[in-house]
This record gives sequence, structure tokens and C-alpha cells, in this order.
Amino acid sequence: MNKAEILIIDDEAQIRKLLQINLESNDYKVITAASGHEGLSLAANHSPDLILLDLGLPDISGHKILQELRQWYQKSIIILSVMDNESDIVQALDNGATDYLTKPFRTGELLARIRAAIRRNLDPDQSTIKVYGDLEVDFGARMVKKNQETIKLTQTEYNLLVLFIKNEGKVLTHQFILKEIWGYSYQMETQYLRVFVGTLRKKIEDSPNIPKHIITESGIGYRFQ
Amino acid sequence: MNKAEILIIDDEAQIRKLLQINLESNDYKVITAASGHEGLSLAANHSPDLILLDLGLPDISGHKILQELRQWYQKSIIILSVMDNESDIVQALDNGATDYLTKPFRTGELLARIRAAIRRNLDPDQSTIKVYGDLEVDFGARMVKKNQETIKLTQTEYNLLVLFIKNEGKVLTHQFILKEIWGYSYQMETQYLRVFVGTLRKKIEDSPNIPKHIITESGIGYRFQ
DNA sequence: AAACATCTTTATAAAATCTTTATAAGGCGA
DNA sequence: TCGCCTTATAAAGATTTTATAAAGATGTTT
Repeated sequence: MNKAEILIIDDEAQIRKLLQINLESNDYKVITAASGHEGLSLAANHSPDLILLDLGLPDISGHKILQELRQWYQKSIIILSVMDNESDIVQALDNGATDYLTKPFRTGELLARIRAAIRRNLDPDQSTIKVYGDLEVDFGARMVKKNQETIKLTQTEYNLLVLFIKNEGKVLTHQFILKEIWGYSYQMETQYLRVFVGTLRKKIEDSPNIPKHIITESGIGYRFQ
Repeated sequence: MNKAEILIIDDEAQIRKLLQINLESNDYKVITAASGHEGLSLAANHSPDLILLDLGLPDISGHKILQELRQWYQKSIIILSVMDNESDIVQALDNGATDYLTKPFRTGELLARIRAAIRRNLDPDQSTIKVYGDLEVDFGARMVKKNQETIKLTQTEYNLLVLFIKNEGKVLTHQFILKEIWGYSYQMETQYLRVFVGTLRKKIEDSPNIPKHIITESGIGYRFQ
């Protein structure tokens, strides 16, 4: 089995070095970034198995980076944060962070959490293919086909579709969907959702105005079937 | 299984005796009270599975007793009332009575209602799916099926159905339903309720004009079964 | 910088739902 | 049977919710 690759995004050289040594001696492959921009770029190019993200970066706020990453990055992101910053942590978790650690942290705990987070990556969902009539979704390859033809979905559209599929048959409220896809603070932005459901329908439905898959539950939300 | 214990609170010795004989021959354990005070005391000491309460007691008004009991007593209370006292019945139901019977009553009906009321006791129900013959309600998914087919309910219709199910077998007054679904200030809008019961029946009943589930209790309200 | 893709807002049309009114139908006692 | 009261049903009007297009904003790629 290949080594798992971990990306560290932290501006303090000392911590980067410490983490790198520890992780490499535990048989992980490590790449490091000293700034938010560099981190985003490395993440995009390497698509690592896990990202360790420091919230207090000089160039871009850690929250912003997290949001950017979560537009397309499905795997685990562990947040590193200074002690005493509970609201930061809550916000980060709401934005899709997998876990968090407060500095200073013990190495053993870090390693345990990393193992758990990487294990979670291999979720069965991620490697299966699901078929709904004319629709076929390959989670592993992040590909969607309709009538055998590959269709192109943007990140948000794909995330939305995955959320629907994970909750097949269930009525999802607007607020729940918004919270899951855009994060806690977007719960009121129902119009976003309408727009994206619209574009998604155009791509996956035969007749977007008579949808078979994404059903509107007026006053409540949507249901996938 | 243990015998269910029933407390009868009624000042007429004749009725007490009649009820006691009937109930005991149907395998219930019976205790009786001839006055309101005695009834409250016995209820507190025995915590019976069901209480039959006559509204016309000499020492304390039946309504007062009902209120006292409902401060701590969670199980079923069936009201016994003389005919021709509709407003009494409505008031009692609004105060938390489970059901009512007008005197004189037929024994078969009494026994049926007692069975239903005791069944309700053991049904605080946490399960997410409920089935009533051809009707199936999945609270988790917020979905209703009739003969295996998903049917679409509007918010208000669904809320109404959930309220009925939560109070299965119990007569709900118009005012109670209106207060629960539309809020306190809508208690007079009985016509709303008629319209929505109408649409709900059309969706969940086989023959909306001969309803099996939502039963009209004329002058009082509705009952779900 | 220009071209492109995507996300976010705004505007407006269309659909669904709720509320209100009108009228029919049923039950019950006089 | 008639009149009265309650309930049921239909349908018009009002309001809310949803769908869709399109313009503006942002960021990325070439």
C-alpha cells in the first residue's frame, strides 16, 4: 500500500518541522505550505489524503481557506488552532472541518486523530457506484453519467447531488441542505439553493420542469428519489 | 402479564357497582371512590392504569379533579358525563381528558374505549415509522405512504396528520387542534379546520366521504384511528 | 488582459398553498 | 316534513413559495 500523503498548512516554521518529522517517522509522506495561497495550490496539485490546517495564517484567514478547499476537496481536514478559541472551532466544524486540535498538542493524540481521519476517507460511499434509472453516480471517480454519457457538474452541484443521494427518499429542509453544503451561516439563503437545484435539474433530469429525481416539497425543501 | 388497574370515581353506588362487575369480569382490577377527595387520594396511592371520572360529583367539580390529576397523572382518563352536556365534554377534553362516554352507555362500547385508552398508555412511541392499515407515516423522512405509494402533503396537512397520530384514538376538540396547528389566536376559525380535514381525507382515505381514519365527532371535534 | 467557469444577487414569472366565501349535504328535534 | 345547526365541498381570491433567466462578481486559465 502507498504512503498516505499529508499536507501541512502552517506559517510557523518550527511547527511545520516538528510535524513533518513526526509524521514522516510514522510513515506518512509530507508536503508543507507556509501560507494560505501556497497551501491551496499544493492541495489542488497533490490532492493529499489529509490536510492539517492552521487557522491563524498571515495572508488568508484559515476559515476562508477551509471554505475554498471544501468546494472540491472531499477528504479529511484537521484544524490546528490556538487554545481558547471556541467560536473559531465551532465555525470551522460547521464549515466542514473533520476534526480539530488545540495547540500545543501531544504527538500521540495528533497521530491518533490523523489515523481516524484517514480511515474515514475510505468510507464505502466513496468507492461505490449508484444507479438511479438513467442516472449513474461514481463516487470514487467523482463522475456522473446520464444515459451512458458523462455530464459535467460543478463542485457545488456535485456536493448537492451527493447530499441528496446520501439521503435518498428523505425530505431535506432548505436549512439542512444549506448548512451541509454552504455552512452554518448560509441557512437563510434559500435562493442559492433554488438556483443550484435549477442547474442540477437541467443537467440530470429529462424534463427539468417535470423532475423525476429532485422533487420539490413546497414550504419545506427537496427530496431525491 | 399483570391485570390493568382501573379507578372509578363516581358518587352513584349503582353505577360504581355496575362498572365494577363488568370490568372485573373482563379481567381488570378495579378500585372505586365515591367522592372527589377519595378519588384523588386513591389515584395518588395506586397510580392506576386508567381512571373513569364522573363529572358530576358532589364534593368537588369533576373539572377541578381533572385539572388536579393532570398535574402529575400521565395515563388515560375517561370522562363519564350525562347526555346533553356538550360544553362540559369539550372543556374536559381541552383539559386533557383522553375520551368521554355519555351515560347511559353500552358496555361493549365502554370496554372498547377502555382497551384503546390503555393501549395508548404503552405508546409514548419513539419509533420513527407508524403504520395504520394502508397508511404509513415515516416521521424521520417526513413521508407518508398509502398502499405503498408516496403521497404528497402540504405543511399544514402534514402537521395536522402528525397531531392526529400523536393523539391516536383521542377526541381532539376543534379549538385544541386550531391552537396546536395555527396558534392561539385561530381558535375560532373552525372553517379552516374543516377545509384541511377535507383535503387530508381526500389524500389518505379510501372513501373520503366514509372516512376510516379521521372520524368526525359532531359538535366536538375529530378523532384519529 | 481576455476568455472562461463558477458563484452570488436581483428581478420577475409561474406555481402551490392558504384563506375566505358560498353553497350543498347531512343529522336531529319539533 | 320543515327548519335549524353542524359539517363537507367547491371554488375564487390572496399570499407565499418556487423556478428561471440574467446580470454582476469573483477567481482561474491561457
